[in-house]
Amino acid sequence: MQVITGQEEDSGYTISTPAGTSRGLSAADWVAEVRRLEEAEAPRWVLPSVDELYPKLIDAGVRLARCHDLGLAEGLLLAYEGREGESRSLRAAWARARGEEAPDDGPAFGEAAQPTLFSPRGPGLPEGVTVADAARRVLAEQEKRVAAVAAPGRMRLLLAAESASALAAAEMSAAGLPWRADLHRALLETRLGPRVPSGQRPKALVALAARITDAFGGRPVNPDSSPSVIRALAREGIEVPAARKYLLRDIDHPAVPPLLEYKELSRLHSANGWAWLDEWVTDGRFRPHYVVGGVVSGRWATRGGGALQIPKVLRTCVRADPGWKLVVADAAQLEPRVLTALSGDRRLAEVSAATDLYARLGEALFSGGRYVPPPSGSSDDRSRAKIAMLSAMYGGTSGEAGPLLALLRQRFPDAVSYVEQAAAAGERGERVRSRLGRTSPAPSAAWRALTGGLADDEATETRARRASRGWGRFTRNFVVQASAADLTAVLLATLRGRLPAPAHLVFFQHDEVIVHTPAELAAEVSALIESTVTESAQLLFGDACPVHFPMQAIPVDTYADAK
DNA sequence: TCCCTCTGCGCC
DNA sequence: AAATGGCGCAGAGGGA
Repeated sequence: MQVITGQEEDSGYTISTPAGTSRGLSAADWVAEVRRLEEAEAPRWVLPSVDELYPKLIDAGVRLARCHDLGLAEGLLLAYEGREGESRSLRAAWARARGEEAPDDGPAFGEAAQPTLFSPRGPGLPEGVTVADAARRVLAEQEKRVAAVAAPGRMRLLLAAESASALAAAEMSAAGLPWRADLHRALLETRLGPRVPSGQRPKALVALAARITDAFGGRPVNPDSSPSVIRALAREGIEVPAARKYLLRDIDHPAVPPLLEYKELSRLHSANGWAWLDEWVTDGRFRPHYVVGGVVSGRWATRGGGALQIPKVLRTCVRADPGWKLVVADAAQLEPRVLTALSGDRRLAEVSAATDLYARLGEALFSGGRYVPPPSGSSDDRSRAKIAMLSAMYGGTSGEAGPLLALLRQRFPDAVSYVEQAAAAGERGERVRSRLGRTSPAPSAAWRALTGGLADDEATETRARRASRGWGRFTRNFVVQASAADLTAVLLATLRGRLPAPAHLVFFQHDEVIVHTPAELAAEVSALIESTVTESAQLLFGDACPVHFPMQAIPVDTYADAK
């Protein structure tokens, strides 16, 4: 059974089942009715926006098993159809479904993501049109549009996985990542000194700034200001184009060591200091807000808290509750494996049998001994193999990448030509798609103007060429990154339905999940994750796909122990 | 004062 | 000759 629910602009909530529609429900009545229906029938819920509605249900203790998120589906379908600039609001989708011109009332794809992309609020539906009516109409239209794509089965899988991912995201935000604020505070105090009011430099930073100034002969230098650092070095006869860490590292000057230490500690203070703790950690949990599909490639983004960049030094603060474990599972070298599966490169599939793909690839590429690395080149076969593969996926050509990529192309032509065709399509301004149908956006009008015409001078020609190559690098990477996002969406969707209660997902980041589980279930959870990734890959690439997708799940007490 | 861009760095 | 993809966030600094 299918049940539509949503929030009407001022008149409360609505629930529409085949038996009839209830409107104007209070929040409490709505929650009760959703709970009743979920327990009785576990229907497929159709929601304008999981992100907007589901947290309220979770707060009330209600979990939904299955749903269809109209807004996420609308975004994916619009992108597929090459209309990603159009609004994804319910009102706009409803208008389009009726063949009317849609109001331009929402953020376009790729623009700053608003908290809700598919809110029934904002410019609302016309008088007399209910959320249920509009949702039903949009859903029917979406089903038609799915049937019209080249591979409808894959698109259906994508929409289901994306919707379930949205449920998982809301559940993870609600549960939160176990975070020991006491350990975090102790770490800050050890490294920075006692807490200071915001806007002030902690003791350790004050001392380092003084050492930096001394090393520059007593003339004040602000280590927070790159122009100031660059000028100070120039006065010492050292020319640097920027004050970046990797540029400073090799400079022999007494100011450099304290400068590097300052940068590291200053980062800790400003990005994950006391203010961060105050804002993001409550009751021993870090609760970021995930934005499902917030990145054009389908990767997730987060809003606030920088959840996708938890620094390594702070992972020791991520600890399981007493009697519980964190099962940390990381898909090893996900993107090269996805490329292997996408391209059907059989020889690379053999390489993928190894858990350490790059090590095996190194053997495959260099065992003949014919490759002569340049003097300044990478140190060993494994790192050379990694550079070759990353260059294929990112379009890199600097340093050693060119010859290494040539070697990779020679040995694994199917895999390399797959990304090179995607790059060529991008250079022509065409769109590319992921395995399940996520579609790259069209390049901007400015890009078309620059690359489309005949250049009348060399400088323009060069700019056009550069823009074209740049977009090619984007589409080259898109096919891999977006297909990896397909795979992890299916993985999350499957996993959330299978975890043995009370084990639950608490974190997801690109190719990594963390499950918080009672210790006695940790082994079961680990095995479940490992088998689920294999199944998810089969759903994407077919049962006969020979590519191995290892996902080692490790039960630990602290995240820091996972690697 | 506010707003914007740039720089730099954390993560995958 | 060289050009690697995707993000979020904070602080500096410039312009309005």
